[in-house]
Amino acid sequence: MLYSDMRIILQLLHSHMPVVPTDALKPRKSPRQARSTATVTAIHEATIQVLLSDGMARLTTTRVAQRAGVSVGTMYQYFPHKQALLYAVLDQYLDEVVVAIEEACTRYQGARLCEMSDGLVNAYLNAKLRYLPGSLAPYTVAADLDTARLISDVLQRTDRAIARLLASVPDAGFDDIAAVTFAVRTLLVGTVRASLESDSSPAALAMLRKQLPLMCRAYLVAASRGGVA
Amino acid sequence: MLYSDMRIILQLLHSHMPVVPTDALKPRKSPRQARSTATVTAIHEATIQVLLSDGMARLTTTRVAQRAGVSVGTMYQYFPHKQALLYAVLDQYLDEVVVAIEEACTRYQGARLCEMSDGLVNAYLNAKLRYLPGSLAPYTVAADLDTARLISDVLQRTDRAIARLLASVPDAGFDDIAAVTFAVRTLLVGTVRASLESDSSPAALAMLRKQLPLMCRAYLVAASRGGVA
DNA sequence: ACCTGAACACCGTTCAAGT
DNA sequence: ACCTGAACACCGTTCAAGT
Repeated sequence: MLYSDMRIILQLLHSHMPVVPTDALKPRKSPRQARSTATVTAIHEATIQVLLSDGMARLTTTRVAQRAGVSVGTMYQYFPHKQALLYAVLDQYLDEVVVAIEEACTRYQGARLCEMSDGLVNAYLNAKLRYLPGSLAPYTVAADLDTARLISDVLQRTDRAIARLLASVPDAGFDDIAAVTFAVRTLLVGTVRASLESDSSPAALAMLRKQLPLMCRAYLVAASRGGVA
Repeated sequence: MLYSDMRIILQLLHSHMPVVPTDALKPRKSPRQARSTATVTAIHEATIQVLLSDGMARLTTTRVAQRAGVSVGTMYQYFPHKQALLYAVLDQYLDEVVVAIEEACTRYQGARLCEMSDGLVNAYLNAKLRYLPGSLAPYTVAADLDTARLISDVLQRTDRAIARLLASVPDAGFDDIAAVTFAVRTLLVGTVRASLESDSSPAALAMLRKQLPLMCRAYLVAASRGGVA
């Protein structure tokens, strides 16, 4: 088959991709007693441990259960399937990052263009690298899940915060705030990921920390109506 | 290398993320007769078909073999494991994209900053979107493989082409070409991926096509020594 | 030289039986 | 309520037997 045929096939079968509806990824039932609450957190932490020590490819349900000190059956009482384990971990991680972005956007509300650009970039970099410097674990986890809804929620919150920040800049105005918001968010998320995946050495991180603020500032200045005052 | 050696290596590598050494991902043996050449291409194309019609999660070895019209045993004669199937598909796809970048870098050799920036960005966008507009298939494939070496090779070729292009710009100079090359490459790869993953609708693609050239140009102007002549 | 497909090992998931 | 772990279905991989 030629690659040119792939487009048609792709469009015809576009709806096949989501394997598991997002709703089904949440914990199966809420714990009602102290004992089971401890079980749930133990499973949650065991997932993180196995993920970091053994890697995504060797993360099996029995291994997580063993690490958590429970049987597989117990695990399935609270998490409907393996994906739910990972979903919970990713959910928590993404929330931390989004909160960091929202806080930065609030802190730099009304700040001048260059200052707020650097503040936003550094806040994102710090959040991404705080606990897992150079770790690709979140990306490998996300790749195995149907994260459409989760990611969509996260991006909506992020975009709302960034748009409000951009609108508050005193020394610049933007004709199309939605487009600039999209560009800035894509720039942050994309470059950090691409950078980490290609090379997560300290030297590469240093490059990223130096060049990304430059990229963001330069773009914002170029995109602002009539340049910076 | 004998396959029995690989199994030992696999078990020795028990403690780290890369599950399979990249060398082992290539086809197991070269076909010596016309019949088996046809078999290999049939398997290769069947992998693409199953990937696009059923998605990564439902791509099984038996399904690919069935689609290719051969038995599983035959498949394993040419591809040492499932990952090798996907590796071959990804390898071909990435090569197409890299060639497109290299061609663009040659074409815009000696062109002025803005012209060459736009040329490079558009060449990358066209290559990524030519056959699979908005498709995430390459990313989902890559996520399941140990692609360290493959990606490393691709990035090396890309960086060499971009660095040569940057050095040839007549109306601007760069103090640290390596850093700017890293930044431009990361910007291209990262933003396109992040954009596609968040929203692959025509509207989002249009935004990307408009904002990415702006980002790249603005960054290059800002990074050039003493500004554009 | 190339192909076949039953057999094996392993993993995700369930459920009857326990406290 | 909560937990257990043998049992089941499915998938990646192999190998003795075929042409």
